[in-house]
This record gives sequence, C-alpha cells and structure tokens, in this order.
Amino acid sequence: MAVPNPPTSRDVARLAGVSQTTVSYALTGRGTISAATRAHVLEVAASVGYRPNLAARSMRTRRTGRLAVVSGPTLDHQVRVLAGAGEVAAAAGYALETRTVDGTVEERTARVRELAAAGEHEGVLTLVPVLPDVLTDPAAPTGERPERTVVVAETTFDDHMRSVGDLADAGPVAEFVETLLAAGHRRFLHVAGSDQYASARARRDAYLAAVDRAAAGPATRDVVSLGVVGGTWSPEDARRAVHDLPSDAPPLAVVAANDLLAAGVLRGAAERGWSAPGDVVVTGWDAAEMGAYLTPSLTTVDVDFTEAGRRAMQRLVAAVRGEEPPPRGAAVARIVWRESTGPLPGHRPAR
Amino acid sequence: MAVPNPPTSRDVARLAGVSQTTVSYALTGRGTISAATRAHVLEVAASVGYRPNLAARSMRTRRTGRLAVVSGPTLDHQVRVLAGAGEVAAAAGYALETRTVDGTVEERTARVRELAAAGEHEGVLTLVPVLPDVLTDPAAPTGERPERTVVVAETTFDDHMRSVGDLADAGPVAEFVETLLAAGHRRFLHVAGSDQYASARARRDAYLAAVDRAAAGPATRDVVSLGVVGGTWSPEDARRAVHDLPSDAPPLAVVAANDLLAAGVLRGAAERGWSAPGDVVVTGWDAAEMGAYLTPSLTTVDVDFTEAGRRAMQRLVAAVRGEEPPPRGAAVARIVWRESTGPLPGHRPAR
DNA sequence: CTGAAAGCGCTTACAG
DNA sequence: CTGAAAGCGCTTACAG
Repeated sequence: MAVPNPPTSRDVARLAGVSQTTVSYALTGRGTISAATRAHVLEVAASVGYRPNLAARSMRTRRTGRLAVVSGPTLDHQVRVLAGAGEVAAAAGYALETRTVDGTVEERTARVRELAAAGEHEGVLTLVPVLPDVLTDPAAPTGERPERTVVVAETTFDDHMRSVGDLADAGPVAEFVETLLAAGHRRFLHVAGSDQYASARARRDAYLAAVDRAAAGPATRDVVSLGVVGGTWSPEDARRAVHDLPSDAPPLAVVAANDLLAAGVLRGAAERGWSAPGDVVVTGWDAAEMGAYLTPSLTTVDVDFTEAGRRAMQRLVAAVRGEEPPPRGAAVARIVWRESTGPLPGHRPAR
Repeated sequence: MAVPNPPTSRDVARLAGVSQTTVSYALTGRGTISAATRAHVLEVAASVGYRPNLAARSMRTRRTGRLAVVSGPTLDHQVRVLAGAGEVAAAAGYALETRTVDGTVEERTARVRELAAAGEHEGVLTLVPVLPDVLTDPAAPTGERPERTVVVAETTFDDHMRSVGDLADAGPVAEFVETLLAAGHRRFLHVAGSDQYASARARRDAYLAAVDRAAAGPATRDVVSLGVVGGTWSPEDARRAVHDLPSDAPPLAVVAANDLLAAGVLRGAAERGWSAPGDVVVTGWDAAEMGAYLTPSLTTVDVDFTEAGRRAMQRLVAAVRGEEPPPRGAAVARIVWRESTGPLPGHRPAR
C-alpha cells in the first residue's frame, strides 16, 4: 500500500490554475503578485497540506537553512543555553543541529573548522572555547550575506586572552568580595575553573582585582589572599585544595568558580572539621538546583543561560544574514545569597 | 573578491576525464566500475576538495539524511544522552537536529507529530514522554525503508502504562530495599518522580513490589512502608514531604527517584534535626556529580546515559533503514554505595 | 565497465 | 501582474 507522494508546488499550481512561478511568489512573498491570487494560492496550498521541499529550495537558493551549535559533553548548564539558542534559531526559520566535541582546544578547533568547511551549515555557534582564528572576522562587511559558513563563539579567547561573551561577566565576583569584606571577612581564597574557559579566567581575574582593591582600601591592611587554587572544573580538586590549606587558614572566605567546586570546598571543610559558614564561607556560580539543598545552602550566581543562548544565537543569525550584530546587552547574572556565606549586613538570605 | 564556487561532481568528472555517472559510482560505491577508475576518480575528488552537495543528493534520493532528537528543557542528564545519540547518528552518516519541547504530554505529543509531518527528517527520537499513537508501530514490516518519518521513543507510555526503554530499568530499587532490609532497616518511604515519566513509574512500582516482598518475607512482619510521596521532580516537594512526616518517623529508609529529590530529603531531615545516616538513610539516582560532595555523600545509581543515548539512536537508525531493531541489551545502571545509606554489611562505600 | 540523458522540486531572471 | 523556461547538483535506469 503505497503512501501518495506529498504534493509539490507543481501540484498546487495545477490545482490553483496558475503557474509554478506564481505559487513560488505567493509562498515566498517575493515577486509581484495580486493579493487575490496570493490568497487563492495560499488557500489551495493549505488545503492539500503543501510543504515546500527544503532540499529543492536549498539547491536553488544555495542556502541550506541550517545552523549548527557545538557544545561540550560535560557542562550541564549547556542544555539551557541550547534551549535558548534553539528557540531563536527556530523563530528565525533555521534548523539547528547539535554537535558535541571533546579534547584539547586544538582538537576542538579542528572539529569546528572541519564542520564549517563541510559547508552544510550557514553558521556555526560554538559554546566551547576554540582558537580565535577559526572564528569569522567580526569586522567583516555587513550588508551582504557571507559566502561561506560563519563561525561565532559564545565564549572565546580574544586577542588579549580576555573574556568576551555574555556568560563571562565577572561583576558578581567583585560583589562577593566587597560584601564579605563588609561583613568582616579578611582572609580570601579563590578556587578557579579551567583557564581554557573565558568564564574561569574572568572570574579569577576579577577575584584578583577585587582582593587587590580590598587590600588597598581604608583600614583593611589586614586583608590577605591565600591565593588561587584549582584550575580545573573538578570538585575533587577543590576538596583536595582545602585539605592542602594550613590548619590556621580559617576564618576563610572562599570564592569558587562554580557550584560544583563550591560543593567540593564544603565537603573538604567538613572533612577537616571546619564549620560552614562558621569557619569557612563559600560562594558558587551557576545556581545548580542541588545547591539550594546543601547544608549550608549555597550562595551562588543565578545565570540566565537560556537568555545567554538566545543572545548568542541572535549574533549568529545576524552574522549569517550579513546584518548588524545586536548590542551586547546587560549582564544576565544575579547573586542569590544563601546560608553558605553566613549572616550578612543588609542582605536577606534566599532559600 | 568573490570566493570560487565549490567544485561539483561535474567538475570532478571533467578533471578526471570521465562522466558524471562514473564519478557518482566511484563515490557512492553503487554501480559497476573498475578499481582503477574508482581510485583515479577518488584521487581527483580529494585533490580538489570535492564535497557532495547534500541538498542535491537529498532531492534525488528523496532521503534527507537528517534525524531529529526531541528533549525536554530541564533534565540535565539529557546532555549525556544527546552526546551518545549524536555519536551514533554521526557514525551512521546522519545529521542530527535537536529540538526542545515543553508543556503537557498532549502538547509535547503534538509538537512531535508536527515535526514528523514536516517530513524534513527521516526519523525522530524523543527523549520526553509522548502518547503512544505518535510512535511508529514497532511491528511495522522490516526489510523495506519506511516511506514516512519514523518516530521512536527513548522512553514512553506503552499500552499498559509500563516502562520501556533502557533508562527505565528499576532493578536497583529492589537492591536498595533488600540491602537496607539486610542492614536492619524496617521502615521505608519512596519519594517519587513525575508519573509522566516511565522511569518514575518504574521506580515507584519496583519500590512497591520490593516492599511487599520484604513484608512477606521471613521474620520481617515488622516491615512497614510509610507510602509514596512526591510525584514531581521538584526537590522542594521532597523537602516538604519530609516535614510532613510524623515526628516518630525515624529510623527511616528513603528511596528517592533521583539525586535531586534525595538532596531535598537530606535537607528536610537536617531541618527537622534528624541525622543522616543515623535517623534517616537515603538513596538517589543519576549519579549527579554534586551528590558525591554532600555530607553525607549520596548513595546513587550510576546510569550510563551516553550508552543509553547510543542504544536509542541505534534503534532509530535501524527503524529508518527498515532493519531489524538491535536487542534491548543489559541494564546500564550500577549502584554506587556512599555515606547516605550508612554502614552496610558486605558493602564498602565509594567516594 | 562506462556514458548520455532525464528528472528530483524548487526559484528566478526574463519576456510578455 | 503572470507564465515559460532554465538550471541548481546530484543519482539512476537505460543503452552501449
């Protein structure tokens, strides 16, 4: 029992008593066509359930209508980024394909380069760090559609190895340090993430700068940073780093690069018999759902990953269309104060 | 400065001094062609960096070479499933597109139906529960390629509202109950996940069956189940459920449907002044990374989501190709005993 | 074993 | 405002 072939624009043309050209004009909105003809064609098309064959259209227009997003296999917040990116891509009429890559920055860069060279996509958005030379020059002329696959990064190494990208805003780090300082804390430590990630570098640099400022401040000559430890995203390293601290380290304020590292710090502190938030206070990042249920619950930064994904995809779509990129926009991060930072003057902890 | 058009099979034919037919035969492996000619064509193709235009191929073969996977916006283990699915799809030569859907089961089903009706994909794999009528009849004749988009679920409602799918294996639940029973526990509670999910239903049913068996066992007339609470994936509900327990509930063994719920239970217990694993022991599911750093660290089920994703995609690819589906295969779940279940005879807790 | 020709379903100059 | 015709880059009977 053969399924009947889906109707083509030719079928619609015959049924509507017009030419295929007219059907195309009615559907694409291009060309000149009377409103009445257009309405009629659209009605006929709908009545037979006509759907344009995208492969045929693509062949003719030399435009695939497809984008790709490249993510890493591990970081779980990337699902939310993907959701936002997918939403924008769909709204813009693009199919979005997902690839996961792994390995060193060179390997990831090679995979992205390969993907772009295959020419199956009009644009590629990478959520994982890649070397800058694979990216499409952001200074490329706007106004005309690029002829080859555009590559845009949500986060990347820029020329000065500094952060770019909506997720990399490290402002909350300064607020952590300043608030804890105001609450009487004087001894600080940073547990960093992998410095292949712009976000990790930005948080580390922001921590260093904030502690420097604190040390230069009035009546705070006793501010001391125990330095930066970690340098991976592994909570096990965070736990070990706490074990490696001198026994007179507390009272200590730890700024961790994400919630998982913060959980490692909390665990390490518990293992050493240090109370939290008594002997040690900790901040995280990402608003991982479980963090609210730790004891003590984790102070963190609630990042709107979905919105970040939307914005990154908007940049890609604009680049693919040769349009002006959208403005960077305000930070999408918000601090959530919880128990792990202890009682704070002027702050009411959330659950 | 115009970029030169990428070479076509016609260009390769001219350069190689053969017909386009021969180029096609050399590339696809179809048709009859001498080994020498084939090698020559392949060499020329490689030397000019020829890549077949997939849109053109697709139009001719009426096969898009594209698959879609539908996931939910929240459950973070789905990234790992996606990674496994993507790996298999890529190896089988398919492009894999990702869609996220939300809403009620009816809404999700409608979205999947729509996606399949669009005909842009040869197959759709859904990771979120949908109603069974949208799925391709698994009893469909194999041996010939289906004419329309195949829809396969990683997990689904089947006719009897029972679990199917590699992730739904509830065997570990029985092992939890039996092991805790052997360790002397007599009072049990289950914190269930959303019953829209086959996995949640399977775990709940397995819990009920295991407790029944325990109550029917020798010398265990004092086994008592405080019932099933929860019914969402929200850790807040789990926390509240603990608050709603009578104050003489402990000693209590709680089987939670996942790690996040287990964290909610732990938090609720701490708030009531119940110690863990003294007054309350808890098990989770999913091996969420943070669970190993809670105090007490969380006993859980390590699910190989990547492998589950691979298998689901293998089923889809087989269905798309009209091949026999691969065998279901053994469970991909493994219990990791940690501190939250306390000391257990014959078990050594992992970190 | 190889090639000439048709055709997949669209869009787009171009002519009327 | 509308239509006839060409062509995007492949694959595949079919003929030799």
